[in-house]
Amino acid sequence: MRKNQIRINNERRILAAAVKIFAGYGYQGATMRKIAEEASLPKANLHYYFQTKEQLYRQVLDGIFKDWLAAANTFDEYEEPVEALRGYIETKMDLSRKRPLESRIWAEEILRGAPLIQDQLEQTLAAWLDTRVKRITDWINTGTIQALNPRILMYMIWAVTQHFADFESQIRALNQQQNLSDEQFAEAKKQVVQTILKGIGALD
Amino acid sequence: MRKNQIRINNERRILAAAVKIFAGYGYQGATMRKIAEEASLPKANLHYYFQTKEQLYRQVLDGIFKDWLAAANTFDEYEEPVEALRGYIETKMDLSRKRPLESRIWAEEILRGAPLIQDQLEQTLAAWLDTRVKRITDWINTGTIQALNPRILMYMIWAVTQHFADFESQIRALNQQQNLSDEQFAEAKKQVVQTILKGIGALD
DNA sequence: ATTAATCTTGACCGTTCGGTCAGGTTTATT
DNA sequence: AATAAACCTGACCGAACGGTCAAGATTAAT
Repeated sequence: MRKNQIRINNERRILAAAVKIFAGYGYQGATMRKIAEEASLPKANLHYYFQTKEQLYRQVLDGIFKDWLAAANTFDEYEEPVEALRGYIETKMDLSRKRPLESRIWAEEILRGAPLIQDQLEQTLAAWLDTRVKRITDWINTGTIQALNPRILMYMIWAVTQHFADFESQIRALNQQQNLSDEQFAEAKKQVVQTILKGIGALD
Repeated sequence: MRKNQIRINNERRILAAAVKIFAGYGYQGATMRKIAEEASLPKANLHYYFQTKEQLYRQVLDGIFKDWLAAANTFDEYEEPVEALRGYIETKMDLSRKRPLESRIWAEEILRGAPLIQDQLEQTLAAWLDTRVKRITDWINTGTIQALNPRILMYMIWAVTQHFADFESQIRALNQQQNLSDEQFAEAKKQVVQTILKGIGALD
């Protein structure tokens, strides 16, 4: 039973507007009026497709989480730590570059204590992390990388890669008020990969 | 001309309450009513000491920035990269552990595009960073650490150290719903130092 | 003891918020 | 062509927001 095209189009428009406004103002700072204006629709129309602000926000979060999981799967494309971690870090960096708004919405949700996504964190994300911890542990046991706590390694990767989206305004202020150019970002990506891989003894 | 003791006490109480509420709800989500309740004072009394919500928020941010600068100076306590960076990273980690609320307020401000602290970032923070970039460049030129972009190194350090405060709720969800114990945090601190120092070729 | 300065507070105000709804319009179905 | 379903929207609502204010209470200065 496929949805009507009108519904598909309008839901997409509203969700796109919601991403911009939620990212720019935060959940509380975002208003249905601003989102409606951004989507060029009357406010009452938003409530026709999404009953409440919280429901709209939840759908935005769901979309972000799906993107995140898709990117996360690149972790499994290679067997060896150098290739697997390089691929994962680069994918996460690219995601930060291409979808900074989504990263910021996610970050704010975590910052506020993850009131709406706690279940997803404790279940889906925790399960995802557990299996990757096992893979990293195997690498350690075979001596491919040095002994370390795999969870802390993952936290470091998440922290660094997402920082380029979440703290973009700070980086811009420290870069002559200019966002990182493509060349600068490519350099950052390369250095992040290099530092982490070398830092865990996977290089040299 | 010292201030009256009543004023000193009440300003301190209000600022402490404001830190809690701003960290927990964000700037827009925080209300003067909640802050007043947290401080056990009538709302009108808050406006007697701080004329507007924005002024109160600015003073909170100023306090955080001062703490940040104080911690930042540990970067200069040692001559050699291993000691200087280890000291700085450990100080930043300790700050995340002891003052997570302040870290989150700062993070949210940056996330929202740093509307109130852009000047401080572009001036004070940029100047601080410039001088440290020079020091790191010296280390590179003398071959003490490998060639890299010093700014990106600093971004990585900030990202990782602050992550333990800003993403505390995510880490807790991935740690059997328990905050990191002192032992776990000590392990994380050690591993962060080790990975970064080794990653830039300052160890081995 | 008197005066001035500072502090305290309940009640109130205009504005904006998320959300509702009735009634009209457009689109899909037969 | 007729009916049903889906869509659209201006006007409106109660609640909560930041902020104000006048009048009283307390503290400091003389």
